[in-house]
Amino acid sequence: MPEIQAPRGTQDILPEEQPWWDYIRTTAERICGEFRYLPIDTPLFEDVGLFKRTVGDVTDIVQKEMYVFEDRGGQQLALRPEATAAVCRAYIEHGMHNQPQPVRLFSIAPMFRYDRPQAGRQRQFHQFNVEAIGDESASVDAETIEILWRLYEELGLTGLTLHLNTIGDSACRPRYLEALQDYYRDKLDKVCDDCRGRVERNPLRLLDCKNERCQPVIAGAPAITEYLCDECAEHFGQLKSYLDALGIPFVENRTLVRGLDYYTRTVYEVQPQEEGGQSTIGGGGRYDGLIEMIGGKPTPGVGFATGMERIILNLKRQEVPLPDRRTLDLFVVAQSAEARVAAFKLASDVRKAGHSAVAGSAGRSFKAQMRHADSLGARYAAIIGERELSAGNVALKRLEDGAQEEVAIGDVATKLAAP
RNA sequence: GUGGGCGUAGUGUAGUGGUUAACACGUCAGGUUGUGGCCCUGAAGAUCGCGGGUUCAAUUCCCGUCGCUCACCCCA
Repeated sequence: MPEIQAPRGTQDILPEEQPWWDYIRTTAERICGEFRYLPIDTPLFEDVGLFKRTVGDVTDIVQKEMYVFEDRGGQQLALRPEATAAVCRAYIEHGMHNQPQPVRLFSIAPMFRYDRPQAGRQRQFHQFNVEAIGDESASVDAETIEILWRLYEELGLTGLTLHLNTIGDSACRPRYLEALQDYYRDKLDKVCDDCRGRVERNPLRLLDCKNERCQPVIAGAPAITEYLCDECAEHFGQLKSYLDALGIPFVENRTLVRGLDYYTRTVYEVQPQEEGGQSTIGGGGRYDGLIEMIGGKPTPGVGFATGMERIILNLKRQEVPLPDRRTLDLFVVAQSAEARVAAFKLASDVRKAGHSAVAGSAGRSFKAQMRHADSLGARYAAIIGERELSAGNVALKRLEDGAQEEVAIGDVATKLAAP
């Protein structure tokens, strides 16, 4: 082990891993293009208040997972733990309410949370993030869910379940939370320590407690659906019919809540079949109050985030084949010292013609260069020796079957283009 | 933040309280005259994660620490 290594919970994404990233990125960008979502990048760090106000002061993300630091000017900053708040900040800051609504945005970017790393969870991780800001209709909720669903589908992931729920809004949720608290107050002896604290602090989270002993209590708890105001109930109903129309299957899950405070109405998560704690690969929902929390005019929004590393984990688990691999068209072998310059120049010319080419390293033997060509997986080897050099030719060898022919040095690029 | 498993060359592994820590893959070099894959030979490459302790002696035993990993938790 070297003395200095990558910080805990971070990783180098090596060349052999890159095709996975490339695959997801290009697929996501293509789909976003179809839906006319435009790319946006925001800073890696923000004023710490942005996240405290939106994500929520009592959430784990803010309380114990945020990378907070003070810069030399005394400003309290935080490495962003999630994307939505920052995108909304940018929406306000750049007056995007003057654009046609909703403003449709996406990004693929690293996030930071100080957490114990394990499978599918690291301290620096990457999210594909989609936001539609400025439209409260349920069709926009459905549209973002469709993007997420299309992504998984086109990547080739199977066996996914979309869990859907609504958590009401500021009109109806308080009434529900009261009912929930009342229900729990005389059952404090039957629930776990965490839940005892949650009753007063964050009652919604009572519903998704995983503790075994809390399950019977959760099962008997009042359902939000009984308390929704007409608008929220209608919104939820509309969303479901949009999803039905799109043929996107979902499971209503009334215990689904999310760990960020800014959500209103729609919340959802996507789970793969494989069991395990870190199973959620994507999730999102509506956040109609968020922009107001950070000083903007009341503006609705919806969006989701999906974890790049978790997608890759599942692609590998499901043995989804990657499209094509990176190839090398030509390896140029210089048989003699005199041929090196010509070989080097040939590689350069071939590249300018749009092919990939590598010139054999000077000082290596002929045989070593041939071996190198083979191990790099080159399609062709161009051999330049005394004879070829004086004739202005190369010996062009197709490595797959060994077929070889003399080709004028200027014709190599066109030969490579031919099948 | 809590608990379990692990930590030996670039990678995957073996091994032992006591001389030069083993094997495979990979890398590099060779296998004579201008040709890769297979095969053969050779070389380089490990302060046995780090620190402390026990011991005449520790890579091997103990403790701590860091890291990896799995679960809890949290979430993407």
